[in-house]
Amino acid sequence: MATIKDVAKKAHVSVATVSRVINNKGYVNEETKNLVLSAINELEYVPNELARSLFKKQSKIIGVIVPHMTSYYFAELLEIIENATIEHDYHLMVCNSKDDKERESKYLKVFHQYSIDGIIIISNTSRVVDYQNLHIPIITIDHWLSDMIPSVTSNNYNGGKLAAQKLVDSGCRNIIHLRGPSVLLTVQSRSKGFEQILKTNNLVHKKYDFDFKTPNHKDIQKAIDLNPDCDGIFCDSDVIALNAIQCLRNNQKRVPEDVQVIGFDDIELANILSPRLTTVAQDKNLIGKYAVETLLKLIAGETIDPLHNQIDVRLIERETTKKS
Amino acid sequence: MATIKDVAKKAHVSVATVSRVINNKGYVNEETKNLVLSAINELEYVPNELARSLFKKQSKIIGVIVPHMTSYYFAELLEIIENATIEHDYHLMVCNSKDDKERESKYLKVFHQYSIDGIIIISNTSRVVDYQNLHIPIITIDHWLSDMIPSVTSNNYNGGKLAAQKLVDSGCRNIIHLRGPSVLLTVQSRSKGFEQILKTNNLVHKKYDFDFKTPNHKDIQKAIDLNPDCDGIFCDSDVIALNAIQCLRNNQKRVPEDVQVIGFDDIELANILSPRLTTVAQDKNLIGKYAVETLLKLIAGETIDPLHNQIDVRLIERETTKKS
DNA sequence: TTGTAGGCGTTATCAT
DNA sequence: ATGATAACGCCTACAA
Repeated sequence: MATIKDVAKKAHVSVATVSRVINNKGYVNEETKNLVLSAINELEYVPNELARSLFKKQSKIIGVIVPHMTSYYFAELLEIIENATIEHDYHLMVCNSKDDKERESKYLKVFHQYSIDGIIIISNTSRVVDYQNLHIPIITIDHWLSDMIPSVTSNNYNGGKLAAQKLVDSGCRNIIHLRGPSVLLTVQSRSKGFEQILKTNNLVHKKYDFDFKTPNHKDIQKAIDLNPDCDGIFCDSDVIALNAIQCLRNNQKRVPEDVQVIGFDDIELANILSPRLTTVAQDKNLIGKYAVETLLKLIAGETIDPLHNQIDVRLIERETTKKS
Repeated sequence: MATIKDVAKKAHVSVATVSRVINNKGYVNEETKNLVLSAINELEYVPNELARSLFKKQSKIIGVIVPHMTSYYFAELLEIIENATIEHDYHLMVCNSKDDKERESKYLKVFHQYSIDGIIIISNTSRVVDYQNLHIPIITIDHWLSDMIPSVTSNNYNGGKLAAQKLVDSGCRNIIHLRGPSVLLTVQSRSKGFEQILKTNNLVHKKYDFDFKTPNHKDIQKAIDLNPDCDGIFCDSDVIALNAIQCLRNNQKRVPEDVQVIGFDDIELANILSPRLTTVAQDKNLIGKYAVETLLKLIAGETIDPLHNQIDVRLIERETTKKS
């Protein structure tokens, strides 16, 4: 718990000099520098970040608000963000909003209190005003807070198109879409892209909404039972797809022979469980890194262009669809 | 960005008085209190936590070190920890060690710099000295750093026993154990409990080590191929179990008719995918809450008893074992 | 009951 | 090239 004063005393210099050497700023003689350095070593001195932050009004902390952590998609995103953050000598304060506005407001206050330097929002609420009042750089993932607040998202529209095209190409004519919550922009985009392709192929389809992470199994079963002639299913998450496959099995339907299934996300298990899932993969790695790096630019006062970035998705064909 | 001074000025009192009302400390007249309160309201004043922390030498931040976030077990634990932390008006700095000692050391330094109040470690490395030099309260989950550092763990020994007993009771005689990394204490305990029961039943068994989270599918297949007569498998994680079931399917073995399978953890998917997994459930909720609350006691200077707490596990019988 | 003033550990501006 | 010193925003003796 040595302070800068202790170091100064030990090295027989002033605190100003010590400050200069630890920050590599201003002129300082090689000799005295070494003196200071060895004093730092002996005392195992580490600068107090709180004092620093207080003075500089920036904390080297980035706040992240996630709606939950127990879905693979968010967990992986969080991991990538943490990694990128550390690489730039920033640190992460993680907040789980549970999609609750109250909680989110509370966190914003906390961010303010700690002079958080920037915020990454992966939440779904939309307290634009609150955010703007904070005057803290923000970037959102998978969400459009306002025209002025930068965002990064998968190209969900294209994801929907890819899935539809694949289904159509491999012979499906009776298609249903097991969507995520359709209040979400991401879900809406996927839907639009999906419909777009079906429409140009003169196909209609039914759609049902579910939770991404813990879809109600019985409701999925119902949706599938209601469409006995269905030969193709597009699911807005791999977990929904995994569930759907179970339901199809219950109905003695074979995948992909009778019904083809496409998921979304490409979670780890999608490539392990049998049949291995055909899915629209989101480039979480790129999204996470981009979010952090863009936020850092924002913090540094740089301007972002484009303000709203779309990351390519790609269709990974595995065992739940036929070759087309 | 109003400061305590601004509030003082607006309320025509001194900063000391303002400080007293925001901290509910010392004598302060009702009237002046109200004056201050309304000034606070008008200015939307929020105390600067950094300044506070600097003075008090405690930051209301808890640091968590996890080996990774993308396994369901850790993700859920993290979520529970975050929740408990917030409830006590603390906040979470999350650090992903990736089981790398260098990274972990770096984080410890960071914790020091931010005057972190306490640390929760869910990591596997064992830099006991480093930790003790920090003089920051610590609790570990699933790990025994030293006799003196409190810990909380599932009763893995009992988990192993429960699994073995179930397998034996439902008729298995040719059992294998697909373990996690056997360097881990948790894995060792499970192994011991498991062996204990098998031994009293005069059964021998083979065991193989895998990664909990991303076990090598081919190696699991090999282990299973090597034991064609196997009729019971205990897996140290649900993901391993899910993999094993795929491998058994590849070999035209029926679960549970030909081979019974028991997992560990009880992840969400275990209850969704078919066949629904029989598994040893860890009480993550209790573990997470206990960790936070115990750490808070430690921070408050209370003593912990017992220093090393074991949380009960329970066997959840579902569809991958027979009725016994 | 309230106000003054010093200090928490840093940084940065001025002198020297 | 180095050293005083005044902030940063808050808290708490101590005085009044």
